[in-house]
Amino acid sequence: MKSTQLTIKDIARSLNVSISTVSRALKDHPDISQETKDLIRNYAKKFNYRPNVLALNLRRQRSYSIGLIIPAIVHHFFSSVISGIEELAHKEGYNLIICQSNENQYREMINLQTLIDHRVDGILVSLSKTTQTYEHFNDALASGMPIVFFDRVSEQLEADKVITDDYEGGRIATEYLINKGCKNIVHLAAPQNLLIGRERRNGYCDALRKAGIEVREDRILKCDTREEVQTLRHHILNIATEIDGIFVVNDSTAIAVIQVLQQNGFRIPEDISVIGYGDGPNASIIKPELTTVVQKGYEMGRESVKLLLQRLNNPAADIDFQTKVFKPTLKIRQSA
Amino acid sequence: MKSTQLTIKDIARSLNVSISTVSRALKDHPDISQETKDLIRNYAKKFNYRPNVLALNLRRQRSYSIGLIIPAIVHHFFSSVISGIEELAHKEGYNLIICQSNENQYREMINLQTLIDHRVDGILVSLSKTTQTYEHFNDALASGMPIVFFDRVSEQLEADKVITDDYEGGRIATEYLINKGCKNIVHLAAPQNLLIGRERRNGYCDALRKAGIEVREDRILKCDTREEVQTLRHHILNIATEIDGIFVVNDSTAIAVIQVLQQNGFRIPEDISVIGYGDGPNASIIKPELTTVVQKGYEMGRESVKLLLQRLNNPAADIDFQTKVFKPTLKIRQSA
DNA sequence: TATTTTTACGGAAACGTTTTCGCAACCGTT
DNA sequence: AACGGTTGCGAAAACGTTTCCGTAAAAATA
Repeated sequence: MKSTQLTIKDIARSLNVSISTVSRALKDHPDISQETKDLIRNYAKKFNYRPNVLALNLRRQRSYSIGLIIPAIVHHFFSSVISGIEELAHKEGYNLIICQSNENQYREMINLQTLIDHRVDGILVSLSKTTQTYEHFNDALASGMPIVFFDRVSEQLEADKVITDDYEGGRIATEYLINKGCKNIVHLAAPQNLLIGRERRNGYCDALRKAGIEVREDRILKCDTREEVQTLRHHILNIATEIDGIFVVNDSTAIAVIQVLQQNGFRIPEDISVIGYGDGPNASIIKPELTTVVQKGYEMGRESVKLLLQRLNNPAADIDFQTKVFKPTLKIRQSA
Repeated sequence: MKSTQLTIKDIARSLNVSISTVSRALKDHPDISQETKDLIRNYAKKFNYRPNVLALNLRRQRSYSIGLIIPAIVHHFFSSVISGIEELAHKEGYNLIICQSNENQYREMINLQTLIDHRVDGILVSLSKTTQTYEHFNDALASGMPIVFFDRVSEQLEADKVITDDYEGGRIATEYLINKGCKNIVHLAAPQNLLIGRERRNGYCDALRKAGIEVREDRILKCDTREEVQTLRHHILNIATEIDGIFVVNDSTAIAVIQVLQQNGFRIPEDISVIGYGDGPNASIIKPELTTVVQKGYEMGRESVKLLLQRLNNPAADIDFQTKVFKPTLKIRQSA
């Protein structure tokens, strides 16, 4: 926009009225007569006046935008969350500033500072895998910045949260395997500093115990990416002969495992049943189609914005922190 | 941020210097003595002074942010583009405001206006499928807003562009099928108002002609989503017996086609070879693994930002519009 | 007619910066 | 002793709004 935009001041000068009159006319203030209003509004429309948001933001000391810190955009779950967030945020007149942490705590801290500097009205966060300390967020919260955490949250943070009941997810997946007759079930787990990692694991463990099956530490492997499946390839194949079920912490890892097993002559689900987590589009592409825990990204995104909006619209602020929990369900296909 | 932030004015008052001195000290202006600088900077650091970006933006009449209008976030190609954009933009000190058009021209126009209102420094756009007129963009361009179009572009827009050579993509895919011995090749095409739709189709047609194969209009179907595959299911199965190859405009549609064909007893690639477009993660999950044209989303995102930055850093602005073309390659797997 | 109330508008401060201009005080030269 | 240059800082305008306060004229009331 080189050709400098029309301002309220220009209109005032052209129409021989004061700046305040123009401002009020445009917002339909009762103090202005109908004819003056018409005059000004017609002029504004004719010359396509658009208020300068930069000035507005400074004036009202807020930006009408919300920030998002997300580990990585290129994962179906996260991109569907973003989609839900964008949808509702824009509808409510906020725009969205996106930062990705790339699973890096330092980047996450930079992102947070950037967003604060930009005076976003609120922030949505899903924690990075490497985040071990939470002071940065606690400081921001203490200073009054509304923050809603979603999916990857921490108990060390008192704030609004939107999660799926990951314990339940781990439990129903494992119970399903048990009911199918599996006795030796491996869990490929997320890092245990992540609450979702611990919860899913706990759900898995409790389901085993409840069924009277011993929980063996050597049946729980930290493995939550395709790459790690390759790294652990030999180990996985070694134990493959002794097991009959695997509960994997996400779909793409589950798919990688299935592929490795199939390449080595194991039949899914006849020899080994596999359950994933997420229910992304890949789940129905792999053969056998993947049985998996469904996680509603789009809805979680919307719900996060809703919670945030609730704070923004009630700056009175003594509402208790809320945690919105989505109940996971099992999408049964063929792999288990 | 309720507890109102420290300002330059506060510092000035506390230290008994003028506002201008504080401002200059913080930016290391030579007019200020070293001791005054130290005094002020230490104070600023101690009390964690952070410049108010809202005020800065108003002052410099720009927002140091770039806007993105994208048809949908939840597609692997687009989300990888976003990832590339975010990466470079943040590194260069810009932040990213994301709007999705949901393949809707009206939404696209609203998005554009929003971004202009926010005085973004530049805009990145991939056109929606339904966009038929381009005045909104041409107006913005005429007013001096730097815009870079990527992937989904139009010849009716004179601006910087980042594309893959889609004609070439269509050509190499089709030629590969021909070389494999296919004689009856169907093309599942994107909407023809999209340049990428026409280009891929033209590449397909020319490859056929060059091989002396007749181009038949009834062998070209508008079909570029999973849903459309279901709609056209019967038609596809009807012609399936007469054909031996399909060139599909994107991966997910290709995968849907493969699934439909397989369910009805056709063997891929023995009976019918299939080639997709995009090379997303799904391509190596489907069995047979999908042969497909690779499209580098992340790199295209980065390149778009580069082009935009080039404009922003040379507001002199008489650089000719550039079009950066990525050469597509064929990733050969099993489906063809 | 005199007084109060209402109507319709203008002036100016404020939001937090940057930057132009001006000006003392000091320095070194002649 | 007078002059020109430098050093170090402050005042104030500007960016485009909103809004508090004030006020003249018109209308309503007494």
